[in-house]
Amino acid sequence: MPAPDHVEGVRRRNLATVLDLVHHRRVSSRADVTALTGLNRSTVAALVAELVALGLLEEGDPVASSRVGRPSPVVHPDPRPVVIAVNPEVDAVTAAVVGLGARVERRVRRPVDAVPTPEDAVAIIADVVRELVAASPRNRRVAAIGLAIPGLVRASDRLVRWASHLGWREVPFAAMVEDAVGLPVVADNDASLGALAEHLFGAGRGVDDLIYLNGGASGIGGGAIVRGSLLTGRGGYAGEFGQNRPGVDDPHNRVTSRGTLEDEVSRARVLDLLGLESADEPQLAAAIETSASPAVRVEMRRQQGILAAALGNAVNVFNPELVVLGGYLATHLAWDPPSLEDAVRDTTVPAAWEGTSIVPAALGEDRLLIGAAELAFRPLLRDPGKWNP
Amino acid sequence: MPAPDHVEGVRRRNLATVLDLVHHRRVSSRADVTALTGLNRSTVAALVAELVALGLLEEGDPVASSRVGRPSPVVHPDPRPVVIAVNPEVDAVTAAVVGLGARVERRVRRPVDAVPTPEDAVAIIADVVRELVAASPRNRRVAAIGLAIPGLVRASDRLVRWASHLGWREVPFAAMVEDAVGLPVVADNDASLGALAEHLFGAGRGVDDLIYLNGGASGIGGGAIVRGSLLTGRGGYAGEFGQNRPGVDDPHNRVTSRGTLEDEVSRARVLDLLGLESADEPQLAAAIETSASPAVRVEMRRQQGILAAALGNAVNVFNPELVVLGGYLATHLAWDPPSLEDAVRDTTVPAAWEGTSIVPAALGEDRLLIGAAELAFRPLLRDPGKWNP
DNA sequence: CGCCATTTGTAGTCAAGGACAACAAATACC
DNA sequence: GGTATTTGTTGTCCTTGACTACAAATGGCG
Repeated sequence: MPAPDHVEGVRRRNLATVLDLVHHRRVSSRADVTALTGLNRSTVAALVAELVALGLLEEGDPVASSRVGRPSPVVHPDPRPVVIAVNPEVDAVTAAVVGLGARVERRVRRPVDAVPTPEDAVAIIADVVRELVAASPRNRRVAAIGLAIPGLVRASDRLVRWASHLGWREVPFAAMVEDAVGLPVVADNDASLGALAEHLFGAGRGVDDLIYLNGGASGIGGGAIVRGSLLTGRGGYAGEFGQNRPGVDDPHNRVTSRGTLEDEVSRARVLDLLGLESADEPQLAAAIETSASPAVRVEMRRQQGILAAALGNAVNVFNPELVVLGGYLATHLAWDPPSLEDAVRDTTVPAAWEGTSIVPAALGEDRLLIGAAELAFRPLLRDPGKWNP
Repeated sequence: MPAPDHVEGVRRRNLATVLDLVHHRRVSSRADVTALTGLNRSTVAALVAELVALGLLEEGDPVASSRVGRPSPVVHPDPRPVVIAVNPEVDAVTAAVVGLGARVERRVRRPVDAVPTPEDAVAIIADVVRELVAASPRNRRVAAIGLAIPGLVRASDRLVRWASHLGWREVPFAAMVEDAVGLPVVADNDASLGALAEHLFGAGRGVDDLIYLNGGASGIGGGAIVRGSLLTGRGGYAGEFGQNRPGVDDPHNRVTSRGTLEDEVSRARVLDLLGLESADEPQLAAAIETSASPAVRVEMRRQQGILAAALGNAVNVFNPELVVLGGYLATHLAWDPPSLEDAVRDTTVPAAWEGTSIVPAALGEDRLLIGAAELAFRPLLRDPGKWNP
């Protein structure tokens, strides 16, 4: 536990800091790096030079900045290091080549007829990876593969413990993909990766304490960012807000026997009331908006109360700066923002709530892929010196 | 936000690491420090020598260890640097001189007739501090004063936002004490400091992910340790588990209108059923144990279900290694441990629950003082080189 | 009792890495 | 065109931990 600290560690951390600035904060000039790190000009020059030599950054000619003084070279990520992010789901496997700076370079979606078995999914992924690599410029170097799994993933060995929607249980899926593809594979829960992505590149940029809840087809998942890093917990299973049982004001408002958040705040029930078979989020939002049915409004109001109670519990415990809602929960927020905020305020300690806002997620459908890419890039970002092109 | 890293920072961190080992883990020989840090022998020798010169550690003659090889000098905290920890409460102000290694050196309790105003409390504290300093050995150097406040404390400026039990609102209490005493003063919520103390010196030693809930006279407070450090949240108000509204299986089991954990799981209600005016925890536990009243058992069972729901929500979200219960909640745990565990298991994701245990707090009544002392020592522990004797 | 293996302390040297100072380069402003 | 300002570049210095060699202190064993 005590971090032994050697002189070389300073270089490693400083390289990581500089790469991080360019990758996450899209800092663009070397002078900005100097100002933001507080390091000496000459040191930054050496660090950037090393990262350029490693093939992780590129320096370009200064761009006219209309400021006094010698212009500083532009710094941006080298396009060559990439990862492949993959999200296996019940209806399709989606994958993308992602570069530094969350640049989604190439994206493919392979629909499947039936819910894939692990073996099916491995085969599809192996194929998709081959295709993506073949279609990418020759100079791309795939560092790793990142999997966003709709289920619980053990942090220690990336074992998929239980992915209810896919019906997978205790599947060493990451290891299977690794064997099939021959590249390092990392994996984590999809919602946790969504939280990470929103924190780094989305609605939560620059916010170091936030909670994220996403309403998807497979229920409600989430994640928390604490002091700028993802809350993992002991086994890596943290963030299961959807399985929580929030208090319900009026017993009649609880309509399921278990009373978990994801059972009560159910997208399917609203779709049902609207008489829709299926819809994507914009369609659903529009349908709710235009519907004249009182039953829909009553149901939305009921769900809102339960969602608010769950969010209130989370706010009391985390005192976050931001609550980010994605998918169906973003639709819920958009339906009546002030009312949801008021309902949350009613269930929180005033001090803990003050200064907290609730916002919709910003990254759309690339969110999970960006999160998975971040995970795959992590070893490189932590220790850029180890990168071998 | 990016941590600029200079060469001198290495020394600072290594000094902190060594001091931390002796302070928190009570490491006793220089050779152990070498082994645990992974640093070089000669480096550790230099670090320890510097800490000795600073008056923070003492080296003693080697003690017979019955092991082959040259014996290594014993290392222990220097008794001179101390802090004064203070816990103002409704019925008394408790304070203690605490040295490194959580050594409670001298402890005083000043009962008060009425709930103290901030001004009352400041006067008492000023007096108690004078007394403690006068009664301490001349060589003691008081680094700071740490306050454990039964209420919400803003992290940025230590303002007491709301201490319901004391009736204080928006009181700059830490600043008032600082003015009166002339020493640096730090402050935080009492339950958060309890969590910190249990993590470092109590039931949660060596556990980096835990949650702590305490049932006290003023309700239920708590805190979470995430990756080895206290979860503070944006403003410092995190950990308000007591204000959460857990789901209740059977509506009849909810007996209050708000339905918050601390209203439902109420010590007062059980005291009432037992026909007791007041009792300390051991007395209460004994009374519950020996009571033949079915009403008591029913009420305990009811409360247990609600406590379990709240703990289940927390376990789903934090996936902690340990749940530590203090005060009245420890009494609840002791009443029927397997039943409480079963009830929590029923409300959690199996993977998140697995490997989690629920244990009673270990530190008794010194807990808050040890936590407050830790807070007061923190600047010294973070940067021992700055210490000026 | 003496020798050896083992462990640890001690002293001196070395290498890594960031700070700093001095100078050069490139821009805006007047 | 001259000046102030900002930044890149180069060389030197300081801090710090690693490493090596040797000394010291212990237990084990013949």
